[in-house]
Amino acid sequence: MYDLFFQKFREKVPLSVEEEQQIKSYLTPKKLRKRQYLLQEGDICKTLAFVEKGALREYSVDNGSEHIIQFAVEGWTISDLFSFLTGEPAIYNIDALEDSELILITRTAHEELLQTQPKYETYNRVLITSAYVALQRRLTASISLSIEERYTNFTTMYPDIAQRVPQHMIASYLGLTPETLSRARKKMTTRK
Amino acid sequence: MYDLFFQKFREKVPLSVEEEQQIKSYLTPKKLRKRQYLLQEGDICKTLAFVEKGALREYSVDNGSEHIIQFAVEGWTISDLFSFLTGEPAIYNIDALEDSELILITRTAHEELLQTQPKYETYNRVLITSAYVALQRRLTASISLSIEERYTNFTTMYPDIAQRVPQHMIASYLGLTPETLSRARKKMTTRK
DNA sequence: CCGTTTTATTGACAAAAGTCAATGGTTTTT
DNA sequence: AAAAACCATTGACTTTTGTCAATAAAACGG
Repeated sequence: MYDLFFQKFREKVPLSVEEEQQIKSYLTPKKLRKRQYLLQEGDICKTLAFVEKGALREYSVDNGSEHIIQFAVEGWTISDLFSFLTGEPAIYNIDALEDSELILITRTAHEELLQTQPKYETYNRVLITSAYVALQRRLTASISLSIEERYTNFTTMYPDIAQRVPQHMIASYLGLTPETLSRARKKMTTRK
Repeated sequence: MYDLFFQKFREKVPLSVEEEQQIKSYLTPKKLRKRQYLLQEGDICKTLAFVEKGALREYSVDNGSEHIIQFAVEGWTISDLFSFLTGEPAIYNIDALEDSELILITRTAHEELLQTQPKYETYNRVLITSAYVALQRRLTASISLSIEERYTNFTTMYPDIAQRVPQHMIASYLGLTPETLSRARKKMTTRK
């Protein structure tokens, strides 16, 4: 159940068996059915969620239309970090796109681990740093690339997600309507 | 010269005088004239730069047009983090919008500090975490808000920057042409 | 100072993207 | 197996944004 979590952890920071056991004692497994919410806008985000299996999305809703800001598949962590850290109400929703298995870390667990387990802090720092870099690249893409480029960028970066997720959600992730993405794809195939 | 740096540091993580001295020994001051580059696309980004005084921008250029991805004024840190961490060539340029005074941390200094000074690691983690949260909010705004909302958002979030920086750079930061921003502003004032 | 450069605005027009509605093909549910 | 829900595509049309060009004001540098 915790295999992937510790595999990913060790890729970033090596761990002894004892350390692994100590950290494991802070983790909670959770299963989520397709379409179930992990978090709803307005609630306080109580946990970080690591995806052992399945796929989730994080999105905001603004007068009726959804804007996906992140996908998470196996090996990824998802949360409304701002809400998690500050205790303010979440501005995002998170729900499952497939039946999923998660590993949850509550805020108190997170804080105790930061205090008591230096390797957890290091892991956390490395994790958030690469998330930041990825997000910065994504923002650059969204500001400077054409729709076609953004789409190809996405499919080559995350071929896995591109296959598992309906196209209109990718459109939403890219900040487009489904129609516009459909037409962009058509243009791409007729020319290529 | 290092006042603001340690003030910001202590806001996040308290420091003893000795710790401050130890960290200080890893820092290098640098002055930059207006329009001077701190980093050019293609070069390796050698440092993190904390802004003690002045203002800088980070931007990418793609066939002729510039896209500003970040501003940094007093108290902010700026860098091409990906290039800094991996040693790959930078995809961004950084230059000074005003005469500026910076505090630089080289990659080796950064790594030694991470190893030897737990509080530096904590500071770093907290810093990058809030940078991540801010970036996520910005991305959400850029995907889900109208131009008017994005602009008001920016000016209320960073009134200081909005005043110091020419309008066409704000347009670039928001992913717009200067003309479009100018017209959006006009619409806002006539209605309000 | 005075000339040059930068900056913001505006107009006319073109291109890009969104909206609405319809269709046909899937998948899901019962 | 049939009905319902979901999904991708397409067409006609509207709205939004970009492009190019001109102008005037402001800032800057010698």
